[in-house]
Amino acid sequence: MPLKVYNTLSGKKELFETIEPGEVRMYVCGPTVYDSCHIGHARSVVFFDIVYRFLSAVGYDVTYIRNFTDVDDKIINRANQLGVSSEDISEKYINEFYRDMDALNVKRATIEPRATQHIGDIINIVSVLIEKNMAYPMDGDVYFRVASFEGYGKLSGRKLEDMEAGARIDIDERKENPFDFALWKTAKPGEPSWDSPWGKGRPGWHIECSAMSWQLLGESFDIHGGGKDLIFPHHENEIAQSEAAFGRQFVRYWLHNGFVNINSEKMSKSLGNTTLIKDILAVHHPETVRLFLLSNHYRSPIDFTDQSMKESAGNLDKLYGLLQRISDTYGNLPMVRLNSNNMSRYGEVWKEFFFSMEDDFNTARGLAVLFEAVRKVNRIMDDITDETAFETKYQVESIASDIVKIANIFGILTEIPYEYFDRKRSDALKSNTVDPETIETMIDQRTQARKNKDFATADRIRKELEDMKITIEDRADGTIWKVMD
RNA sequence: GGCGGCUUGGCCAAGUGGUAAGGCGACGGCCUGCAAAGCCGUUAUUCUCCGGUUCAAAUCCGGAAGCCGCCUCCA
Repeated sequence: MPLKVYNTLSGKKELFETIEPGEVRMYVCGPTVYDSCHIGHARSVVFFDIVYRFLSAVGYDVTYIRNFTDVDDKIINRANQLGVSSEDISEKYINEFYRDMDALNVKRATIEPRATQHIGDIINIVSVLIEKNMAYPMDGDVYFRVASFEGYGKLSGRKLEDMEAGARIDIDERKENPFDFALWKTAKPGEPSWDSPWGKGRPGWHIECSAMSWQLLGESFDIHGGGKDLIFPHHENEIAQSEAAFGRQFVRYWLHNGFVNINSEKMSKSLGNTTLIKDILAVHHPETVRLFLLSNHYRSPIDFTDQSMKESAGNLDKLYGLLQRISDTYGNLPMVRLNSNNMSRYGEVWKEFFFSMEDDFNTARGLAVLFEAVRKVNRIMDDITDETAFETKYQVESIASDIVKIANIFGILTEIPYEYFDRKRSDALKSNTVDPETIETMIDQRTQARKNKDFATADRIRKELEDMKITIEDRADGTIWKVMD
């Protein structure tokens, strides 16, 4: 079971070996809660959700920490603009985060701490760093002394000397080195503040993650994740703080997900193309969003476009279509229990999926395995005869069971197929002026015409329905209809 | 200026030195009264280009071109 992960620290795929056998301690940077979550947040949160699900499913005991940074310049600015307190802002956006991520079927982490709950731990670390002479107080602020940490730059591959040349940084003459960063900031009037040995103040940006991970996972742990943008300076500074304070390796494996582009453009507020999760969910099924996010390798950029979403939506239909077909044929879905440690109960499809996922969480390849399985089941069911009925049921159940296990990792196919299609149809009807009763009546008329072999009338009615953006399918047990995309 | 990444069929996209997954689209077929859905088949002798290593390269090395990201708040 050789799981390999790409480690930003080494720039290579490495064999995954945990500090404690069978246990994974994992910390992922959550949002700074000053604004609504966009599709980029969704990518990071959904990806690490899948890492969490996968590691748990293959038998690890996973402690997963995902934090909220709820004290920060951006939150304070926002609060001042709106004339409310910082807590009002952070509470509002924490609630929004949960609403979005719950909708996306993201599992809650083991612990979801907030920076403001760990002020004491932050002060402790800062004090240790000052004692070790690796940080210095200055007019109520405390700065980390970058030059005192030998490994500074090892994550992002930067050298202090190289950076100084062209870097755009505000020159603060009080700092010993322009790259020294604030561990503690003295409070300005009206800002949230806490008592500290250096006076009233609040934490700097990076220190909260060092404090929370230390407190909840220990001085050294297995996985630290986040978006690529956090590599520098955030994660570089975390390493500096934590390793300087504790004198040992902070994190074994650093995982960073790539960005989401919008129609091939970088998503940014200046371009005005920041795409919020809640806006996407108003149009797309949450599982469509997950399927879309899984369709590329997590470290590559992914392009959010109408076409890519349409494809993912079609693929989701295909998956639910199979589940419905199985359910229509056999009455119920295979009962699946995701109880790991017993690989013998997993079929070939799961094994293929596992090989894909253990290679640096290759979800795109895992998706290919899933679709191959779907096609295989459809093929089997196309070919059912009386003689093969018993045998094929066993085959279908076996493969379908793997499909559902895979879906559990991907966090999709959580609905009853009938309800999925029903809801999809009623959602589509909201933007359509046609009422269902008219459709049903027309379908009845067409069914009657077909019974009478009056195919001209039958085809005319279908044409009329198509003009109303309604498509129909004649099935063994009757005619069903859908709203066209 | 420094650092990093990417370039695979009409489009999206995997690819672990051994002879190109998967999805969408298109075309042909099976099924169907006709459709739809599903299935089958065809769609890359070739992986931006030029060299090199090797029995063997999309995969390794060197170079060129194009695109992109980070270095400033950012998932």
